[in-house]
Amino acid sequence: MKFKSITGTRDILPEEQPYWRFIEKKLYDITTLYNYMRVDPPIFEETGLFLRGVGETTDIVEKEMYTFQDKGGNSLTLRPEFTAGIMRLYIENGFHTRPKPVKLFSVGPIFRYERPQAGRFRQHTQFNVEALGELDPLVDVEVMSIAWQLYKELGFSGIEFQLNSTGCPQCRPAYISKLTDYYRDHFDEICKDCQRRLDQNPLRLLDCKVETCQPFIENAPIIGEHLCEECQKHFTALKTYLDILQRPYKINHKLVRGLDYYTKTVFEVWARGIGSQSAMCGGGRYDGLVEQLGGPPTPGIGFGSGIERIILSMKEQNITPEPLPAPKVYIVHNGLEARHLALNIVFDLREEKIAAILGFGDRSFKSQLRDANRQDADFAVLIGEDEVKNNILTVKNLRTGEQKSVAGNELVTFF
RNA sequence: GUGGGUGUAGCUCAGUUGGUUAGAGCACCAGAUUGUGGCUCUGGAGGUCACGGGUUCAAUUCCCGCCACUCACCCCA
Repeated sequence: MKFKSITGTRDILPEEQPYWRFIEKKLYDITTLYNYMRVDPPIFEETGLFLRGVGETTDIVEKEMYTFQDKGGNSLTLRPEFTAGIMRLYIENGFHTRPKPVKLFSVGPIFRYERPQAGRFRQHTQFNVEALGELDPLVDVEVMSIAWQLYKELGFSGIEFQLNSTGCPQCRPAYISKLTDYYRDHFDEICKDCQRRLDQNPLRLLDCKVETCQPFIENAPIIGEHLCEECQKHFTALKTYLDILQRPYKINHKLVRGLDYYTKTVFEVWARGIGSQSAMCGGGRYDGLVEQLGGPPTPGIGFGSGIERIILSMKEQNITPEPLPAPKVYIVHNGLEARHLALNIVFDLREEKIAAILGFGDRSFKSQLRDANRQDADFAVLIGEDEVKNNILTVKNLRTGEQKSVAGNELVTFF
């Protein structure tokens, strides 16, 4: 029987690891700079948490969750996003007693049962940031700036936010009824998907890609013109702060997000090279979510960024991460006594924190040296009969071809 | 869930207008005066031509099914 990786999952091979290390290092550095604390909720939670947190009518809940029953008969779900789990963590651990805002980040796998395609997988990895307990739009800018600085330091140019406000429970219902009234007048002219959206997810009407629907989108009522005073004020302040910091953004009236919990600010960062997907990062404010999950009223804002999409986009823009360090020394040996000596040497070097590889098997000098070259070692230490007899080692610089004799007890200090 | 494309060596791909030993490049292993890599040359190993069925004297090639991969829609990081 031959086993294969599951549809929509992939192996991260050594060749791709430099990207991961590079990105991980950057996001640890940046979250430290901004004073965000790492939390790691479990990968699975009670199914009900996501039903309530993400929204029962969202696509994620309706058709994309990896839900299963454990042996105790509980319905569990592999997390399809981070936020709900973080909210649970916040409530369960009494984080509302900590100084506000509570600033958190997480990194880890996310699972959604979708048809895989370019830039989309059933298991992907997200970098997730949340700031809880503060309504001030200054927090919105700070959270957005984490994404901004990350992408900048990774080497991206031309980063720009797509920005919108989707209102709040005060003003959104009125807007939605305006929008649906407008669309009902054109019901026979819009595409099938839009006819369905009209009932199930009206905001998404604005996101339709079908050619014939575009004119209706252009003429649809704009949410920005229907915000309540508080949302309007928040949005204006946010834009001012973004201007001050010179973070490029584009107001996108059509930007809506698929999860139910968003209020006020929503934003995305778009990238090329990720197939027909556009967002490398998506997030927004969710001021009612903690309360909805049984916690105290707590505003919050956050985003998720897909690491796989970042990597795809880096490749598309020819951004190369710094390479992982190559091994320094390769120990080539021939003969039983040489083998015993080599064994000691390789571990001595490693104890001194010098990266060393030992040739294995009964292979010729030639074969071992070829291996040393292939593994990109800087030096080869050659140990054969002569070296054993005289307790002198031959050290060859594999970059220059230069060769030197070094006394056995001086080897460690040689490097 | 829906639609298009593709499945031949570890990887990237040729190829067979149906014919019995299925090819290349890269990678791998070994050798080119016996203890010296990278370049070059020579040789070697490696494939149930995704899987199942059908047509045929004969199928990797044609037909059907199935699975997988892939791209796109829905939706999303």
